[in-house]
Amino acid sequence: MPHDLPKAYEPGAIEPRWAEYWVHEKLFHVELPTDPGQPTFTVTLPPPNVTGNLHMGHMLEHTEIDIIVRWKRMQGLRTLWLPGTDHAGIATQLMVERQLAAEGKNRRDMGREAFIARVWDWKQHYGGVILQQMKRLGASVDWSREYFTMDERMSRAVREAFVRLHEEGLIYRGKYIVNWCPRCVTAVSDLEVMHEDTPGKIYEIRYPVIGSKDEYIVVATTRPETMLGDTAVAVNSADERYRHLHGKKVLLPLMNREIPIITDDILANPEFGTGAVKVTPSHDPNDFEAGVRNNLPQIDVMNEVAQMNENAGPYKGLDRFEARQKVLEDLECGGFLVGVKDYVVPLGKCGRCKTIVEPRLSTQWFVKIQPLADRAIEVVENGDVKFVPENYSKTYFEWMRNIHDWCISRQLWWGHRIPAWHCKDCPEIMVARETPTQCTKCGGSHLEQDNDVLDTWFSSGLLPCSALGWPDSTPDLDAFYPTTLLITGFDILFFWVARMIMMNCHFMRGHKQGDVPFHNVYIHALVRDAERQKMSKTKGNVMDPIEIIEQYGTDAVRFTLASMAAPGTDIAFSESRTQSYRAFANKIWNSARFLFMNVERAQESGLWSLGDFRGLATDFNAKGVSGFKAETLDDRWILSRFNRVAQQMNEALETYRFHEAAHVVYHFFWGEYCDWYLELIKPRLAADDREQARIAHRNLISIFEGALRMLSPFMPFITEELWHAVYDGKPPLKSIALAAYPRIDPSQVDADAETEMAIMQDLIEGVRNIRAELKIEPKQKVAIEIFADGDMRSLIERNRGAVERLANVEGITFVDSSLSKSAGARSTARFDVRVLYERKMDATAERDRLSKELTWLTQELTRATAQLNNDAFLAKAPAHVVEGLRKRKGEVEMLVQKANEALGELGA
RNA sequence: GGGCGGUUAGCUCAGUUGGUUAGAGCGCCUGCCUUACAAGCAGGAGGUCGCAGGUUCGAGCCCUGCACUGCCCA
Repeated sequence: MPHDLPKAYEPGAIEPRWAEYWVHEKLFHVELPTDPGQPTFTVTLPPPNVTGNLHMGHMLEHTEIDIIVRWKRMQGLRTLWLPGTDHAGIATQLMVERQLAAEGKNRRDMGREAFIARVWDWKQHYGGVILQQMKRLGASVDWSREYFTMDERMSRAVREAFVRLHEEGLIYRGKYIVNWCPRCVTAVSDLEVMHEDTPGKIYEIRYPVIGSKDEYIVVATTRPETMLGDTAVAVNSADERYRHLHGKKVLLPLMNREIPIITDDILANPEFGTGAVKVTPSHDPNDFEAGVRNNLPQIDVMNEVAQMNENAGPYKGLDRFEARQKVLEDLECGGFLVGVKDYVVPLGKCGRCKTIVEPRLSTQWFVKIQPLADRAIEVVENGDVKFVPENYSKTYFEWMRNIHDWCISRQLWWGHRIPAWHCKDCPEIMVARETPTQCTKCGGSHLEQDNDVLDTWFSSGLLPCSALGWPDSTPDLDAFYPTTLLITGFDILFFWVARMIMMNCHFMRGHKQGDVPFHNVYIHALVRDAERQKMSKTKGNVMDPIEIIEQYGTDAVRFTLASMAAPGTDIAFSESRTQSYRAFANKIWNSARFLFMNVERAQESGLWSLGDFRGLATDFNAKGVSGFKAETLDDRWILSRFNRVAQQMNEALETYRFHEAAHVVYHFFWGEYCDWYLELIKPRLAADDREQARIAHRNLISIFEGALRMLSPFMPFITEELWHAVYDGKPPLKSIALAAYPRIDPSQVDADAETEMAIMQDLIEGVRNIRAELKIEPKQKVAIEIFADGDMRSLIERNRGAVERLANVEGITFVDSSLSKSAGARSTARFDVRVLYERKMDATAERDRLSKELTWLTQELTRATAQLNNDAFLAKAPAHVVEGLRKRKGEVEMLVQKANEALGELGA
């Protein structure tokens, strides 16, 4: 492989190539285990809607999953990331209906079959955009296992689940109040209703009491049009104001219907309003319950699109809001309207189309949820399923413990049709796995399948077991169930996560590896814009990840998201961060250019060949760095740092601290490897001593190659490209993604080297600082004097070259007395250093600097002294803290003295 | 109404069980095209950790109250 890399990193030139390579080579296809001992790691992709396009939320989710999955794979686990898409009932149907509307058609004219065929058509053409985009992003999923929730086998799972639940008495059909969207013309679940506090009015209406002159009961309502369906007025039995009216009736205004005054202590609260409430069993869930308790008739006054029906008398045909106006006018005319007040109404809107939902009495299918919820609570309580951040378990419990039966039928065409058949000859309804031909009750053959389809979440709730082959006992199910981890957003915690736990625990009960669908749930954050605003189409602040990627490269975008992904904190996506991570990629790129430049030179002179390099990439039991010979302080230091960083990476990823891992690897690569190690090793690469030069080359490559592996889960593209180059195009594995993730070798950690290196860095930075203040030309070499004790002296002696090179120094002299009084000097606790230069420092600036430092040091000294004189501190604080403070106090005392001397010299 | 979270540098955010000098990126200022990198290098400025109390030898971190702010549920 040619190593003449372009000077600037061009992600666009390499990313599509690798993305394609990974898919083409089936790199992430997982074979079934032959060795049952090998641990598996399985993640289900939250299936994107077929209707969707990739947005920043997906990008974050997929980045996080991919990082974890790549990391686990590199740790040698049998790692499966299972992709698929969701048929998304309402959303998809809407999409196709819109398309039809543009052609002047509608689904009712087409008929059900033709419409569904059309949706499939649409799905083939436009569906799965997100999965295509995921390929471009390099998501390391197993494409051979891709599913679609309407696939034949997934449909079979859905049907099986429905029938079983029905057999167990956990699915029932009945007429209840449900949330109804008059625009979508279907029931929607509680979760799909968005509550919004909206300024509105509350109307007070008086209902004349029959058989009593001038007596009224005043009721209040925010929805006056529903009074047309009132079948009672309720008061609290303890309410003295109405005691004399018990058993009497009122005349419902406008409808002139006599309705009873009933006592219902649940519905009527004496503290609230007049204490009397109208009861409309067909249009309010609480009234519905009251109606059942009190045997009231149910009068439905609206049709399926929320227009008034024949039960609404003269209001028939009006839309519900027109009817409201008309009812109010008529009440006013009749003198029934006694008050109108401002009121904040918690309006429920359809989550899909924002239409105000209508509580509607209708026949629907329900899941009796409590038995499923009980187990779902238990598995989180006992830790079989853990949430991160842990706080979400609280939210989960809260919802689970107040759960309502789940309305699973939808009046849509696109979805899993309910496997129930109605006999036309008798009232029998048959629920069956296979389409029945005969009524089991009357023997009739006029059967019609239920018109409704299932809530989309009913099928996705079966994931992951259904995606692994349930209800069959497949090898996949054996090998990969329960899955290990789920990474998803909090917005579908109830919709999906909770339901997966309930349904999987139910159907997988008794599974040899446990019933829960996954053991860990990591809830990721929301991606906001740079101003912390939620991204939304209406605000126009949505960012297209693909556009950003084209601009900065996938790796940079991934790294941006990872570096900001602190658990539990929303991400304010800022492009300036992405820019800086593109710069990071460029830095890596150029450090590679430097390396290859040297390697090529070495190859030409026969000193070294890339073919000789064999790292630890294929050894999953290896620790630390191989082929590394720590000759010098910088060798010992970088080796130690590499090992520590490897450990930090593994620890951070283990707890989903993506931001920390990103920061650690960034700092290591740029701030340590590039800024220091690379600079320090330069002379050794060109050393006359061929053996030394060879070692330097090998060390450099070893660290670089290891660092690539360390970084790879975050930046898979650039690391893949450079890793292949490191092996001269003949890598030991098809991909860095299959190589081993670095692990700490404690024997390669060298605390002394790290301390010594820190001192050398201090010294070099000190000299650079003085040079800057003396405004010495960067190219100008200077001589320095150093005052230090014997150990320090010998350390500096040994690393004299580093100081000379990195601080541009020529000539180091050791002196026997403090330099604090000298001009152009810096004092630290370990050494004084002085730059010999004729130009004077800016005395005023120097004085300012020193006074500031002195103030600060004096404060610290006062604090430290007070603490060390405090017996309680000495008695209670741990020894290492006391010892540390004592040592620090000594240093500060010395620094104070030196600063004072320097100030004195300046003539303060 | 119930519940959860946030408030740390100009901006966006870290800060793991309380412990010696609170960090990063961007932005800002100064100087450099130093043969890997100007998407770079070197140096620098910038914070009474929302406010008020409390616990503790010790608080950005624990407790109480307040202010502002975001989200979820009903």
